[in-house]
Amino acid sequence: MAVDFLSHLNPSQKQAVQHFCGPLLVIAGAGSGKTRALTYRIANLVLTHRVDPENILAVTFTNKAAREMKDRIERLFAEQQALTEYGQSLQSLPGHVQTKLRSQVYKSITKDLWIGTFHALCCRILRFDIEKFQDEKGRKWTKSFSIFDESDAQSLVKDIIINQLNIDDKKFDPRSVRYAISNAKNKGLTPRDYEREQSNFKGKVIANIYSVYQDKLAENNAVDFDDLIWIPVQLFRQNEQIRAYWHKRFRHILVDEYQDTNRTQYELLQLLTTNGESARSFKEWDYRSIFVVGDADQSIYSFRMADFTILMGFQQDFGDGLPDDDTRTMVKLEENYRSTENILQLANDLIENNTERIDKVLKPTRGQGEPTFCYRAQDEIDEAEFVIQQMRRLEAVNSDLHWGKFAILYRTNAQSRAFEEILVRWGVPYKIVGGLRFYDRKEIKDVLAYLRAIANPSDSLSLLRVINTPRRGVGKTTIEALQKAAIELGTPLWEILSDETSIKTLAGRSSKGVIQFVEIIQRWRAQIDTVSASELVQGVLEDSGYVRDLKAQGTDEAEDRLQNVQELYNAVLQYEEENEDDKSLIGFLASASLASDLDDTEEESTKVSLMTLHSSKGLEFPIVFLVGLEQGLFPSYRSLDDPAAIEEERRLCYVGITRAQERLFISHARERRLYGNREPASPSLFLGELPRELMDSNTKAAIPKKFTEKKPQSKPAPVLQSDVEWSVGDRVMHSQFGIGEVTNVFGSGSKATLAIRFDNLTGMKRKILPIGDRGLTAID
DNA sequence: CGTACCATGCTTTTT
DNA sequence: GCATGGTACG
Repeated sequence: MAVDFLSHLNPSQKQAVQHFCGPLLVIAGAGSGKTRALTYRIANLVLTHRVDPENILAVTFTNKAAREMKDRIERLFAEQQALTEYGQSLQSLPGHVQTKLRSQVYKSITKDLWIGTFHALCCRILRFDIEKFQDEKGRKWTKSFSIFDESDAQSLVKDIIINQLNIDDKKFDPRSVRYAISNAKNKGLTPRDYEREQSNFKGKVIANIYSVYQDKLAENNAVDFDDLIWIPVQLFRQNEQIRAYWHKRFRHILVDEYQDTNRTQYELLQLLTTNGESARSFKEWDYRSIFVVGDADQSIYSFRMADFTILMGFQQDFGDGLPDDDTRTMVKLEENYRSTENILQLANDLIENNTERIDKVLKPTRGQGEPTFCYRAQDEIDEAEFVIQQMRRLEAVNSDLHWGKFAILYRTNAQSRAFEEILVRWGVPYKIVGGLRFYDRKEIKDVLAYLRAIANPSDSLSLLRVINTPRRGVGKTTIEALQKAAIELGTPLWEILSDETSIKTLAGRSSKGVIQFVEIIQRWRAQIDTVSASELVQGVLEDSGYVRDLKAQGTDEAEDRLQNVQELYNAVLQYEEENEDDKSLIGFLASASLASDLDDTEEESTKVSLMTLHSSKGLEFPIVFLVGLEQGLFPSYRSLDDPAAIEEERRLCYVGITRAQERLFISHARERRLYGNREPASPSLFLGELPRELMDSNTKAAIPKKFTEKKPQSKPAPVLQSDVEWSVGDRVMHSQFGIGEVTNVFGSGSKATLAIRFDNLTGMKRKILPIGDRGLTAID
């Protein structure tokens, strides 16, 4: 091998990367180079062991991680090619040669690797094989199936409870029923299995709702998120041939973040690895491997049915059962290359308080570093002020620090507000990572519903969403009549819609609108295989009048929506570019359903990052602020009386601490706004578990001066609003939304209203504000 | 049929 | 304190 992969690695990493056949559990502490171990091992399989890339399956936790892994593997191979073909490093070659090499590598290697999330990979499997599946009640799907998102699933459950079964939705809260169904699927229970497990009335009713829910999904030719994994598992259980095919196909399986897999995902892995034999007795390990990487201390998704005891049981299941020191099926990566020694000590001390774990410490490889500072704030506003003062101080002193190197991590999304307000006030650029997905915006869901209705004629939910969007005079009564007819005749809604005589009798005055709508869907459905996804999107946007309607509204909000719709079109184009082998509409719809908001956050940013602790997993920042360490907030009040839940919160805290490379700041407030009320708050349990000798705080005797002086000096002076005559083009400053420009003035005098475009807002960039809004000031 | 206003309940965390 | 969903009215 021309590139010496192994020279960059420590002995444990080397052992992991060189592993060829059989099971291996890699216990990878935070910052221990596990992504490197994974990518190098894949490269090593192909280069050294001549494994066909087609035979490799790698599971990641996010789409972003999948992209990055593919990218890193591609670079590794391109580097290798550069050395063998040109005798120099990739970097030193001219740009077009680099591109050429990378595209060669793509065609011959990376294209054939299956790398993605459980959901994306299973979705791909289903597109091959879902038509061979039939569930316990004979329910069936076709490969143009829709993927229902959480809100689709939620409203389906609600509809079943209220309309289908006439149950009191006070006694059966749709949300918790939906959660119960999801949990059943994640534990590998069919409606019948679930029914059998229930002893009381309530459980039996939920089992019935679960069964009807599956009926409805099948009727719509739709699956929910959990089904993407759950259906392949059922299919592999029942169909030996299909199972054998995929078993043979994926000779080498790699799984990242193994501690966050659930029972169903585990069963999938087991069926693929052993072809259904019990893992412990599986003997055919020649040219076959299961390589899982994880860290029980970073398991933070049990609310999603993730079960880290699966990781702890790996050695029992697949392994040789020998003690840790002798085993050949476990490797521990304990050297930490990310954080200073002080930070690691904090993390180690904290996690020691957990009882359920695999023994492991993070070993420092860097310097001691500075002590962590813990700030006790008066309230959440004071806390935010502390954070920004520290950031400004550090940024001013260190020339190599820019805003992109800071992160603020919190337990709940609602905590972001105080920080946003103050960041805006100081003009510090920031971005919120996670939060509202692009594909969850109303206008985007509308357009996707058109596309889903076209791709999947059974998808009544999508049809109903857009049958009167934009307004075609099809109202509630008409829709109810149509639905009723569909139920009585036992046919999909589309059958009724596409029958013109039925429509004329059923819809009366509204029939014109319905017929018009049906025509659009039919026209584009006829072209689904001949026209590209982007052409189809453009055509639908035009024919449906969706764009025309938004333009006609002429409001600022409508204009923002228009921009988002345009962006969706760009997303389709981008999809087509990135997926040359599958440019279909169905392919795009699947990728849209599986996209998360974390996926398109650029790594090299110059903005402060704000996110939940969950979103921060896998990331690192030179300077981290871990905020809101209060009982009831972090740990969450819902976990206070459950020791296992407290341990999970502690792991979450551990994840937060280990994101920091150079400096860590921790804060908590004495009181905090909750639902609009001020509530007193006490310090988090976790604060007491951190070693005091490695920390400074403002509650100790000596309070550094910089922490006592508050109120920014350069805060803009307030201006009396009634004195200002506003006109279009004026620049304004708002305490909450930041800097903006007036785009419209409605009315006059003291009652006037302004439309203002703010640069800092995400999504709806415009706000309509009364002229007397207290936060509003003029600039220049 | 569409809009405007009012009440409710809500905050864990997300592929 | 806010977003969502339901009801009443035009």
